[in-house]
Amino acid sequence: MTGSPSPENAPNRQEQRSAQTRRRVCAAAIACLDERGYSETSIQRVQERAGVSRGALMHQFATKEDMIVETLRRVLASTRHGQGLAGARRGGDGGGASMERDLLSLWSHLVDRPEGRAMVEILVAARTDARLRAKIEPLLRTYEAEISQDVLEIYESAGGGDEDVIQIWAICRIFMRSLHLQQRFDPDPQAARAMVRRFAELVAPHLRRRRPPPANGD
Amino acid sequence: MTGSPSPENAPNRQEQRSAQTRRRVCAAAIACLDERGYSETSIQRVQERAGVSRGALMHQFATKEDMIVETLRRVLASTRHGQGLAGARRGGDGGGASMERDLLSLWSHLVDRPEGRAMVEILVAARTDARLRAKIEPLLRTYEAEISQDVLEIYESAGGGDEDVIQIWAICRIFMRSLHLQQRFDPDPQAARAMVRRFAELVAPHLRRRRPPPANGD
DNA sequence: CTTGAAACAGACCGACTGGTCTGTTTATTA
DNA sequence: TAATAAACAGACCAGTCGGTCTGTTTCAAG
Repeated sequence: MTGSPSPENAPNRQEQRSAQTRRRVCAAAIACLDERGYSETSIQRVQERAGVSRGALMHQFATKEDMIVETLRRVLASTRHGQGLAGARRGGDGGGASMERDLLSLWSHLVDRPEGRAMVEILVAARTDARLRAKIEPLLRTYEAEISQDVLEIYESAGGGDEDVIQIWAICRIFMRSLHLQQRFDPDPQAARAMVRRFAELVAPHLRRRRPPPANGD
Repeated sequence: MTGSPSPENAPNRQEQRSAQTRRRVCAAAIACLDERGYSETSIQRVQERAGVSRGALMHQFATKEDMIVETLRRVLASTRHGQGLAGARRGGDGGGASMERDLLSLWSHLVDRPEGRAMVEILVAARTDARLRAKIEPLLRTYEAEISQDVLEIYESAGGGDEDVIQIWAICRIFMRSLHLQQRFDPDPQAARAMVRRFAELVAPHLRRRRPPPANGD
């Protein structure tokens, strides 16, 4: 009908198709990693779940490794920009209880999610797969550097310097990562949250906010 | 020569052969899980590494699952009876520094070992494999109950009751488990130990020994 | 339109998987 | 000793894996 194509559509229809395929594939990969684990996340299963042909998938990702790496890249990006520390920023009172909220928020909005579980699957696979590890290492370095910067804007150490804040935060991440496993084997579904809460109590005295968080009704 | 067979050998040669085959297979499985990961721990690789024929392996373990379950059973048993908390018991001064030694000993003698890494591989696999999970769940329950009992003999909570001791110890185990991954991606090989040390400082104030440990030169 | 490349579709391949099955050897027992 | 079963050996199987390859469709540019 209208003879004028929208200025955005004209020059990049192919790019958009590629982008959508890649998006679908990575989303399917995340779900598959979460539900089936790394080794059961086969190319075939992912392409079926993504509603994409094998040819399309293999055109976008030459190897399974490439697919996994891009998936991890998206997980890390969403982890940072999504609810990230922004969720934690809306803490309560600036004291110890705030720290507890931050960690609980981190747990339920980031770690205890398909993306968080997918990430652990990739990390575990990379432990024994040197090729994959080499490919994801730079991603992880960048990610950790960014996270450290974010954390340093919010917290300071009660005793040591900035390095101590980073180390303590690393301890928090490491702890929460493997809480998934415990959760799967624990009959009490609330046990994980309780564990996070107790853990927060151990850590809270060693970190404090640089400035009190903005007022907040929740 | 001697016409009298030793009283032990006569009645159970077959049992001994079986036992040796199972021992070899599980040892090979641990090494393979550690070095290759769960999905690359194929029956073929394990039997080659164990120096055992496929027929022998499949005769002792009807399925790969059975092999893995028995391997985990042995890992848990060695974890408990081996250096277990006995190593931790030989701590120093009964104060905070003792706790640090206990955790460092646990890390280097138990967790940061082929057996410890193999255990994590099995747990991760079981997260997304309901059949495997169902088979190892009772093992883990028993194991955790035993560990809890051991820990309660040594430590008491600074504030709460026995349940708090158990929960804190669970937090310690969960943390150390996924320290493997961090270690693989960290350029500094000493970073893991440093992290354990810092972690111990966070936890130490919340646990104290019931009785001072025996005197000890190391 | 024509042309060339990007995006996609799906048949196909050798390698390897967990598991089965048919023998053969070794140990136990009557 | 003969007989029975346990332990072992290894060929074999259907199914799946990651990856390749040959077409076909869709798009961008002349």
